[in-house]
Amino acid sequence: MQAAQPVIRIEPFKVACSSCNLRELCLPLGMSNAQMDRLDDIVANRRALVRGDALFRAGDAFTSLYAVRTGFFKTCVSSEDGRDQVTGFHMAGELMGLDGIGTDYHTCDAVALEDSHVCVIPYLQLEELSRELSDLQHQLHRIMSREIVRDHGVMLLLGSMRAEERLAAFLLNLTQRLQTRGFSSTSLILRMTREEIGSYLGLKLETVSRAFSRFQEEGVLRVKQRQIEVLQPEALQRLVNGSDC
Amino acid sequence: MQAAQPVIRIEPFKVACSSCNLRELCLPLGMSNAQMDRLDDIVANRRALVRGDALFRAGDAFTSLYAVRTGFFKTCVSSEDGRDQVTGFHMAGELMGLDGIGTDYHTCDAVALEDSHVCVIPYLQLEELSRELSDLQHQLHRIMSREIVRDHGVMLLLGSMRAEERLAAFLLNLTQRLQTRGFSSTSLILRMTREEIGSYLGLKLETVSRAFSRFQEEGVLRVKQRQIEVLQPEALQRLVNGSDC
DNA sequence: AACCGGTCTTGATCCAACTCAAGTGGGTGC
DNA sequence: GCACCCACTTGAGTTGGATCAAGACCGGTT
Repeated sequence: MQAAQPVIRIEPFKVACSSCNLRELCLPLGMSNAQMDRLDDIVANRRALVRGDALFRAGDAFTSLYAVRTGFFKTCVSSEDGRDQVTGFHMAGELMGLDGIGTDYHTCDAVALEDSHVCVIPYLQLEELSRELSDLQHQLHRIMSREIVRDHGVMLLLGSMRAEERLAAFLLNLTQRLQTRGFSSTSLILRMTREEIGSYLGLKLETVSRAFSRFQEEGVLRVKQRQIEVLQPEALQRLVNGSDC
Repeated sequence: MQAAQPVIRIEPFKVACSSCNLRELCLPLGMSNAQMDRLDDIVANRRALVRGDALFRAGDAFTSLYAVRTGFFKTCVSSEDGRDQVTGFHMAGELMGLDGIGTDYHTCDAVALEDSHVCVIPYLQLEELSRELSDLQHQLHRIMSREIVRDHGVMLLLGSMRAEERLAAFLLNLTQRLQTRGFSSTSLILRMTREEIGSYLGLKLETVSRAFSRFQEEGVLRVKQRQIEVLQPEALQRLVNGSDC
């Protein structure tokens, strides 16, 4: 992705929070430059992952939160038996690892779906700093709260929507988040397999595939493998809003 | 809501955190008596609800968190169309209202399923105090994190379990939480309807009813309306662990 | 260029849960 | 004591998504 390989490969992508283009999406939101510098002091460490790498796994000791700088992740939980559930997809500016705070170890896996970079935020230092900086404290709380609200939305989806409605909601959510990050809201490349989408949506991969085909037949999407064009966003919206009732 | 009652009736059930029998389950966990007294200063207000009352509704301004002192609640979200999803059931010692932090208004309804009492915890004061008391800060974070982990567990349930497995997981969860509070782990009275259970589990009420009947036939439960006896907890556990695979 | 593995599509069949419908039981108010 | 309502149970028929299976596509490798 990034060419320019200088000799010192330690922090090839070190970027201060205050000059990071994600600061309005990420933990520093609402903080002054002076405050961001304090945050920068503790976010000294970055980590690069290649596709397929696990950032952490269920059972790993919890030490840090991670902010996605570039790339794309999934998080998934599994029960004792083989059951597996993708609990979320995470893109630039989003925080991962919140699951570990409650138990001091992680309860889910976080896996890079493409080559990625994350900022490592040592948790104890973050707690300490957020006692000093109320803006930081507040933003951390907001992020955790929004994660809870997001999860409630997924429950609603899993508990009460039919297959095509789920896929529509998923696509709308993705395009909205991409748009927030300055990407097109009508053209996107999926970073995950049909099976991973299915796991997230509580469906089998065949069902996801059929729903994609159906949307294509109806002219709602153009689907070419993982390349998706949204031709009729309103149609997706209508499905989610359950206009058929 | 609170209509200027006579002077005496303000705190009919005021109990200091430090002498509350729920302190080991609730926000004060891990705090010293002196710290709890500080918390008590801001948790000055209690609220009584009768069955069916809403503690808050989606859209209400967010001002406070609420700790259940006695009684039982459900929280539920609904989408623009009529879709409705119970996102959780809440009993003594549990915190409600975390959904409001991220947006300054509530995103779900909290409704009392029996006559209940809650402690009102003004949020801004809590944030302020938790900047001073790191134990309080940490406990608040743990509670939010556990809520996220709990939600992931529900997603796993909704995304990958079959009806009887869902009901088994639900019953085990309930009995475990009741046991933690000193109640029997084998005998319980459901405070919610079959429809509410179904909504939580992503099932229709008839399916819940059938699953109960089936468990009774198999000798796993004795079911008499909302009075449940768990005769074979291991059988429920086996179902959840998917021993049939 | 041919091969290979993983991913995706599509078809045919099956089944768990939904829907619709009828009937039961318990609690409440008159 | 009776009527009514709501919650629950149970049965019969339907269906959406799962399962099983075959084949297509695509990227990477030799």
